[in-house]
Amino acid sequence: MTEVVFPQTPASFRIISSFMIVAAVAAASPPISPPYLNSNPGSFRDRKQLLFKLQKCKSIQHASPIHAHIIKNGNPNDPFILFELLRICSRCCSIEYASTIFRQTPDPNVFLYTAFIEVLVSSGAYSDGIRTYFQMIKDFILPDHYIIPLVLKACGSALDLKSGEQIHCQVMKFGMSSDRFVRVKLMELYGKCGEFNDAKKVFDEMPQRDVVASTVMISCYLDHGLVSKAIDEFRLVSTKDNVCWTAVIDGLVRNGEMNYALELFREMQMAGVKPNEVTIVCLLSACAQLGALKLGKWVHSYVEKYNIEVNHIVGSALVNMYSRCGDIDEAASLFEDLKARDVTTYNSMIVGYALNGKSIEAIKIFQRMKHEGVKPTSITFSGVLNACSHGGLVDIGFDIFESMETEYGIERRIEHYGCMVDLLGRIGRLQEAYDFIQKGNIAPDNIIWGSLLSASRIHKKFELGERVAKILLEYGAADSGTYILLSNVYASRGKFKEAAQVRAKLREEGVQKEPGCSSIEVNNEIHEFLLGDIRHPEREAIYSKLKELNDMLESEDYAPATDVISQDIEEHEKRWALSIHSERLAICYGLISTKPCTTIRVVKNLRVCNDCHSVIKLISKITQRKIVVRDRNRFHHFENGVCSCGDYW
DNA sequence: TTAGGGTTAG
Repeated sequence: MTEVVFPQTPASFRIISSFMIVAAVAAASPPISPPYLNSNPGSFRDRKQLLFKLQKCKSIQHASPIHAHIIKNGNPNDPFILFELLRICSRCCSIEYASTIFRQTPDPNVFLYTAFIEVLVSSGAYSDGIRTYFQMIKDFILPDHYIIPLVLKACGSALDLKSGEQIHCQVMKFGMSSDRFVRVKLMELYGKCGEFNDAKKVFDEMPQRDVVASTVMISCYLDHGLVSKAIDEFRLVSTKDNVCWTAVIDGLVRNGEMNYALELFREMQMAGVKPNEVTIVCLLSACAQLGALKLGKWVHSYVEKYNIEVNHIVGSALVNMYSRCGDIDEAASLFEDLKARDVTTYNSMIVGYALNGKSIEAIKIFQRMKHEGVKPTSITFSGVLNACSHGGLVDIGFDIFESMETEYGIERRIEHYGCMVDLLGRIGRLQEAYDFIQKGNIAPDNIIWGSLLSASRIHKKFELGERVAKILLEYGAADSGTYILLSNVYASRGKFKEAAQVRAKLREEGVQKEPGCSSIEVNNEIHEFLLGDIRHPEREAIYSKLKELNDMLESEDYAPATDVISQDIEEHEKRWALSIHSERLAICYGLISTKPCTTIRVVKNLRVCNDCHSVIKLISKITQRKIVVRDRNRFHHFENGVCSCGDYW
């Protein structure tokens, strides 16, 4: 290791010593000896060489011996050298090292302010970045075209509209309004703060629009759900590059416009624009949300064919796509083959196993992650506790729940408490679940109470169910799903009047009931079905198949669970109301439009009801088809009359 | 001699 020798001059000692400490600490591992220590100190050639070496540094460890050498032999306050050092800090998000350098710089110029603010902004310390900028103004240093966009970016990220507006005034005062970079960041600031009119005004006043500015404007709209405005703007862009295409595809996915996003991807290819890895991640996210396995596989083959780098983000997106499309074996095999794995990749795999009811596998991955020294996050625990819940693994679940704070120092959040309530509820330990909620350190929300309500209904503990229901109503925080559950609890006990009252309350309070919707991918297209949907072009064949199945179910000794229908209507009407649930229509379409023996995959936005669950089990037996249904909470793999969830979901 | 913009997973 380079020996650190402190200089003899007392006046320079204070500054140099603090640099030396930081440099020495950072240099501790691994030791790298600069090969130029014997060169002539302070010469022009030496300085140029130093700057060149610093520009190539990728870590503080590499830079600190050079820094130590500069302090010992050269001029430690050389602004060009300091600038390069701060740039390295920026690349490594090292605020501490950068702050020491900046604090000790006697009169930082605008370049050094820029470089230091860049370190702060790239590390997410936006407010510190903004404060530093205003300090610079206070010190009578004029801002330039570089520092303004940077600090505007900080204002946008911190949603600090007030500071942003102040800087906008300075932009006008200093005559920087025509700068493209400044304008783009002003738009971004206003867009992020929801001030579309101001963003649009800046955009419209641009002397020449370019693709970058248009992309920002489009993203502003899409971030706030203004899809048609975004598309209008997108159509006006004459030369769209892959970032612009990706931004609009991603925005459509985020706004739930999946088919539209896929349509635009096709259009992008027709236009001859090659997607990058960000485009791929957005597409995989769309496929995962849709449960579109074939399309997802196609995107995967595209990645392989065009050698798109499978970094840890693309890797996680692929694992996520396969597991959310119900092909957990492919997800696992891909996970094993990945070259780059980080906490996110592990999380995707754990959450995937949990969703697919593979509890033991999820726990094994969690243990492997620990063994490999990857630090878990809050999401890791949501996944692994969920897996414990799905597998009825109470003791392991409680051990992991306890270890979150004691072993990992991760705060337990409401979703983790929810998993524990679900875990106890699932195996029928309802009173314990109730006590757990009561004595917990968090305020339970409607999801937690809803989970207990659902468990009460499944285990036929109606008294507890009613007690929980009353708590939910008192809170006044029940969502539509909770109201439906509550209404179902009453209906199950034959209390139709109360069930009707709950539904009336739901309407009175204007709680929007999310309509049940199921989708199925056939021939690379997503077909959606609502309750009793008759919009599909092949509706006649679908309903004919439904009738045929209903007749076959009669001979299977099937008793419809009409108790889930809370309306006081005739029995045959209840039977009909159940048989036209969206998932059954989607399955019927799958049966008539796919080859015999192939797996049918359906995605539903809500939980599958009891009756559909029983019926789908029977359909899998009658038709000898594997049927995979992803509902709001998890996967159900139906095969030969049995479901992987063990009839608890 | 010092530098800069838009799109990513759970």
